[in-house]
Amino acid sequence: MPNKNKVLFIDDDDGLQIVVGDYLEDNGFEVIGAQNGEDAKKAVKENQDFNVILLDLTLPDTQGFALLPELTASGAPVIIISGKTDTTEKIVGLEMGADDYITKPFEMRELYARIKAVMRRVDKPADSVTDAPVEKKAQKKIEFKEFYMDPSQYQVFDANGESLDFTTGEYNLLEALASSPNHVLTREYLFDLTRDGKFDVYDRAIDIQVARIRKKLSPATGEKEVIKTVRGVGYMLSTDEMAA
Amino acid sequence: MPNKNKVLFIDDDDGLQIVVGDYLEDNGFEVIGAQNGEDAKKAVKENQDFNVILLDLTLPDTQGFALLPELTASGAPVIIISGKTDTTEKIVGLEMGADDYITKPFEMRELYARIKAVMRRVDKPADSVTDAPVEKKAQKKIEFKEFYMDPSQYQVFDANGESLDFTTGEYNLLEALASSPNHVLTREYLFDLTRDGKFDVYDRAIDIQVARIRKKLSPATGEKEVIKTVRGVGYMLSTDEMAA
DNA sequence: CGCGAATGTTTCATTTTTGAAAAAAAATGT
DNA sequence: ACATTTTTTTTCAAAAATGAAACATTCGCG
Repeated sequence: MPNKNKVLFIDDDDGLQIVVGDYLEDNGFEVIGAQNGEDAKKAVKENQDFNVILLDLTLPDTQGFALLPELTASGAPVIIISGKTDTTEKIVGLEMGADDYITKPFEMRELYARIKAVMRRVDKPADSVTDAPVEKKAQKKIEFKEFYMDPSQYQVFDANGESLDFTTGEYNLLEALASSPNHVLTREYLFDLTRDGKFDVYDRAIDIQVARIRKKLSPATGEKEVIKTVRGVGYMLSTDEMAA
Repeated sequence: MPNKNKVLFIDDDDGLQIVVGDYLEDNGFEVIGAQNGEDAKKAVKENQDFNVILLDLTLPDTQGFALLPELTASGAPVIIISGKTDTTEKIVGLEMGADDYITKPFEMRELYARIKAVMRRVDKPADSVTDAPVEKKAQKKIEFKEFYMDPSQYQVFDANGESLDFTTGEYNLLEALASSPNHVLTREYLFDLTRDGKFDVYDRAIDIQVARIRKKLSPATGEKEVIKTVRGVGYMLSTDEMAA
C-alpha cells in the first residue's frame, strides 16, 4: 500500500475533530479536518483524492446538506454523521447521494468499520464473488419498532421479514406517521401528505385507514398500539423511546 | 400595491416554463425562470426578494432536493412541484423546509391558490388553522420542576420519563401555566388561552381542570402543590425559584 | 366492460373527556 | 368563633371524539 488513505472530516466540534482525528490517524489514515462549509469545499477542490468524506450535519441546520452535492461530486464516498435519530434526515442524506449514515454518539470502532465498508464498496463497484460479504449501499429503509418499510416496494415487513400485505395507501399513511415518530400528526397533515384534494374536518378516511393499518400490525404488536390516538389532535406513531 | 410579487420558477421543461410563466404573469406576478440548478442558485443570490419559489424536482443537473437548503435560506417560501405521487418525496420535501407541495399535472388555479396560501402564511406566521400542509415547527420543550412537557406529543413526563397520561385539554392548560411560571394567571386568561368562546365569571371549568392536573402531578410532587391557588385571582405555576 | 381490490361513506356503538351541580373544605374578615 | 366567600372534591351526565361494521363507490387491470 503506497499511500495512506485520506479522510476528510467535516465537523465544527473541536473535541470531535481531535478525538476522531487521532483515532483515525492511529489507524493508518491521513485525516484532514474542516470546521465549516467553506473549508470543506476548498479541501475537496484542492485535494481530489479523498478516500472517504465524513460530514457532520448536526450544526447549522440544513447547511450541512447543501455541501453534499459538491462532496459527492468529488467521487469520494460520503458518510453522514448526525445527531438526530430522525429517519427523514437519513433518507434525505442517502437520497442526495451519501453512502452511509451514522448517528451520534458512535463508537470509534463502528465509524472505522463503516469507513472500511464504504471504501471497499467503492473499490470494487461491480462486486464479484468475494470472500468478504458484500455490503450493499445503505438502504433508504424506514424502521420503527420491529418493523421495517421498504419504499421501493411500498411494503411493510415484520421482524421475520414477512410481508404484511399493505396496500399502497396504507403504506403511504404509515410512512407518513413513521417519518415523524413520537410526534402527533393531525389528520389534516396526514391527509395532505397521502392524498390530493382538500381536507374536510369531518372526514374519517384517515381514521379508517389507521384502523386498517392497526389491524395488520396487531398480530405482531399484540395489545399495545403502535399508532396511538391523541384525542382532539390526531395520531402518533410511538416507539416508546424516551424523548431526549 | 407598489411592486409585483416576484416568483422564481425552477423547471427545466420549456413548455411548463411558458405556460406557468404566462399564467402567473397574467395574474399579476413577475416571473423569473430558471432551467437548472445553477441558474436557480444564481437567481436567488442576485435577487433576494422573491415572494415565492417554485421548484420542480425533476431537474437535469442537480438533484432537486439539493437546492432546497439554499432556496429556503433566502427566506422565500418554497413550493415543490413533483411528477410523482410519492409520499416519501412529499415528506422529505416538507421536512427539509419546503412550504408546500403540488403534484403534476396540476390546475393553474390550484397553483395560484397555493402560492397565495404560502404567501399569506409568510405574512402572518401566527395563522395556523386555515391552511397548513406544513407540520408545525419543532416547538421547544417546556420544563418545570422535575417535569417536562413535549408539545409534539401533547404529553407531560415525570423525572423518570414516564408519561403522566394527560389529556389534550389538560396538557394545554398546564402548558399555559408553565409558559409563565411564577406568574399568577387569571381564569379568564387561562380560558382564552385554552379554549374558544367567551369566559363567564362563574365558570368553574378551569378549576376542575386544575384539580385534575394536580391529581396527575401529585404522585410525583406529594403534598406541595406545583399549581398554587391565589385566592380571588387565579392560579400560578410555582417553581419555588427566586424571582430574578 | 366487468371483476375484485382498495378506499371512502355512513351510521351506530363505545370510549374519553369535560363541565355542571352539590356539598365539603378552606380562607378571609369581623 | 362565626358568617361569608372562594375553592376543592366528588359524582354524574352530556358532549365530543373515535372505533367498528356494513355498505357504496372508485380504481386498476385483464
